Amino acid sequence: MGRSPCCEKEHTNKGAWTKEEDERLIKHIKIHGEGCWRSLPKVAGLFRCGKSCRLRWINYLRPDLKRGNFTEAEDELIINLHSLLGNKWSLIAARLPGRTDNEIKNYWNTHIKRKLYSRGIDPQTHRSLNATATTTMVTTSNKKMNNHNISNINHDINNNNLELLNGTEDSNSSSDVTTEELAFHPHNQLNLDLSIGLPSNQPKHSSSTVNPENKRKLKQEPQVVYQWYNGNNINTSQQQHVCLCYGLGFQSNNQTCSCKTMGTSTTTLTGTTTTNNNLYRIYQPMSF
DNA sequence: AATACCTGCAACCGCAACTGT
DNA sequence: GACAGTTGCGGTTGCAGGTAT
Repeated sequence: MGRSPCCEKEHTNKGAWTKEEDERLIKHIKIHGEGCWRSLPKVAGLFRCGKSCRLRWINYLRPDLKRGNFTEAEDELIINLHSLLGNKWSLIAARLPGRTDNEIKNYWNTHIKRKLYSRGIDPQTHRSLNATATTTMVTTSNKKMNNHNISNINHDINNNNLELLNGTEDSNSSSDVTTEELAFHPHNQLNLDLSIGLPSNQPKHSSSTVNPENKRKLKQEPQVVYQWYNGNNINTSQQQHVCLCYGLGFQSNNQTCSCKTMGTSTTTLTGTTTTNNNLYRIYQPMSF
């Protein structure tokens, strides 16, 4: 039995939205709020697929959207986030208020890629184009040795940590492993963990004020956030670096990187170190 | 002026994840 | 646990407008 279609194709409009349709959608959401996208078109009197309504609202009609050109700072932030997260546009968009995943995706494909090429940087790997050309990529090995998917995101909201067990088959991901990196590690069962923590002063969601819809969203949405470091200490002062902690460990031990414990094991801002459990940690501070 | 080609972006599609029963 | 329904994500497409020939 195949999946049921998301809507009746025969009775739905497609293509560009008209002003009237936009107004109907805005009016409906103003009254009823977001959600129930499947039933929304019927209730709102729109001959559109629910998915189409959702997309239109999220990408173009939401009042909090920032229109206009991307700033240089936004460019750099996108590049940095992409080097971390790969093509996880929704995660990247979460760090750019007023920007949507679709907008960022398009901007990446049309502008930033070109910009990086002009800098001699491979937009997929974020390495120098020369290095990329001369380095043998062993993505197939990477695929085999790591069955985790990026969806195995282990939320630890209480600890303000987000662990991305990065093993997606997405060739666009920035997690390609080079032969050098494999040689660096004595075992092939390499796992690449990326831990990104909440800013320590990030206001936490109050469960008492979360309605069921938002609660559901909270559960679903990976809260991509950063733990701000200033030297060894967690610090939320204005002089901030992003501490990107990659735990290159074994798949079997499921070890995750903890920024909190890292502070005690390193004395420098950059570099690599090993820990008790054969876990390699690389610190890549950046400033924006 | 007409046509071809290029570019940017809005929208669509298929799939995976999530939720409720 | 199985299944069906819903939502969200990322890749891709198609079209409008701009530019080159």
